[in-house]
Amino acid sequence: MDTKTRIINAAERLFAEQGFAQTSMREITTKAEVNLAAVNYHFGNKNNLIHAVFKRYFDQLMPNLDTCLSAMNAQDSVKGVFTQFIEPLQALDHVRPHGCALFLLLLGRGYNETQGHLRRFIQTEYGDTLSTLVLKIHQSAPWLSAETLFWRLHFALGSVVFAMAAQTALSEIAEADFHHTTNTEDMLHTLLPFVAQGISAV
Amino acid sequence: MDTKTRIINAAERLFAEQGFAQTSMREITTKAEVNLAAVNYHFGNKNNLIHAVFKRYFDQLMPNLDTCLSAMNAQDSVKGVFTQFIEPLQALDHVRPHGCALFLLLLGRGYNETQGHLRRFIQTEYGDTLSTLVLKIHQSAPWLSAETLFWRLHFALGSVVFAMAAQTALSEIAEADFHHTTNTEDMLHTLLPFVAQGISAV
DNA sequence: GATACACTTAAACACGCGTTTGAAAAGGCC
DNA sequence: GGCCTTTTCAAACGCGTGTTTAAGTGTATC
Repeated sequence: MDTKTRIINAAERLFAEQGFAQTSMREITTKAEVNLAAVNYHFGNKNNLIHAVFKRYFDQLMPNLDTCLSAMNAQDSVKGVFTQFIEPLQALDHVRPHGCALFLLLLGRGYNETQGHLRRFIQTEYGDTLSTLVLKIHQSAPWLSAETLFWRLHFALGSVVFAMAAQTALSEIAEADFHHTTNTEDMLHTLLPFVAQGISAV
Repeated sequence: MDTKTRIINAAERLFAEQGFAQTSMREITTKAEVNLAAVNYHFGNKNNLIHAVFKRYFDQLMPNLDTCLSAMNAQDSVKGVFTQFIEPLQALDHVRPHGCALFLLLLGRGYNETQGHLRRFIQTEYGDTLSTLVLKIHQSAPWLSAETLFWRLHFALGSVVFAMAAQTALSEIAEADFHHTTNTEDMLHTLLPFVAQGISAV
């Protein structure tokens, strides 16, 4: 396999598990079985590597999200709208095994760790798609003010990324308590009613 | 002011703003205007300092939460139960200016960064109070399975800590878009219907 | 075979980190 | 004042970090 790909694959796993700052180049290159200097040769520096990790997912997700959004009708319910987001997300499993879970994990970490870099990157790069997304959701819950919707969408985002970040640990607890394993697909469907109802609240 | 207090005050601010790993002892001691070695003299090491930062809030919050929980009646609604949590949380502002916001921020960071240390610390130290809390919420939404409730509570926790972590940045955006500033108190009340409805979903 | 280019490699660099040290200073007590 | 304990201080230690360097390897192209 290509050296660049080997590095990205190793990096995304470690970033998702430990966070960006807590993952060293030596860890990455050891896991990828490449030389330490390879990251700087191929990506320039660590930040560019982080961007490359995200880019692979966004390039797959955003076009799918666009077609998904334009296929919606105005009378869809909030829950209906969110349900349609699940498929593009799960399609990320085609990028990489457990790609969906990895992406959501990285997203959560990125929001917390990168001091706003990621937020700005997403806004400038994919702002149009996201505006449409917000519009569609607003159409499904027209009784909400723009401000209320703004905050609730971020609450919703918080639910999913936090749950993802804690999933490994929580899954163990949940399994011990309820004797029932929870994978990413299960969790997205567990999340759905919570988010849909939360957003819909009058 | 006492050196130990000065250190904790400086540390909690920096931890909340930047995260634990991203905040160095040199930053802390510079801001606190004490010598670099003071942290190790008074707290032993960095991890103990982190615990000390949390302890100050938990020691205030948990007794209040206990009395708050025992004052509830069985027929309270989900929203009613969560509403009663707001007061003990906001009482943290008496510990420190903006104590409530700081505490929630730190909590969110702790869950993501401390590799489960914090979770275990909270569980072993305040597990009883938290069990009662879960019980009370379950009584207000008895139609939920224990497993569903478990996940939804973590989704709810995610909403609040993520929103807190992003509050500074989001407040700027929200202010620019809606010409309306949002402080912590406002946000808790904005959060309330979202969380209450999300938890209540059938 | 020589040249040019892409890539890999081991070693080193400069720097920031948490922590430790031993001496200096400050404070309480007889 | 003299003594003991507590606290502060500047300096250094050992280590891990991201990055750079310069030599080495492989592989096409002429």
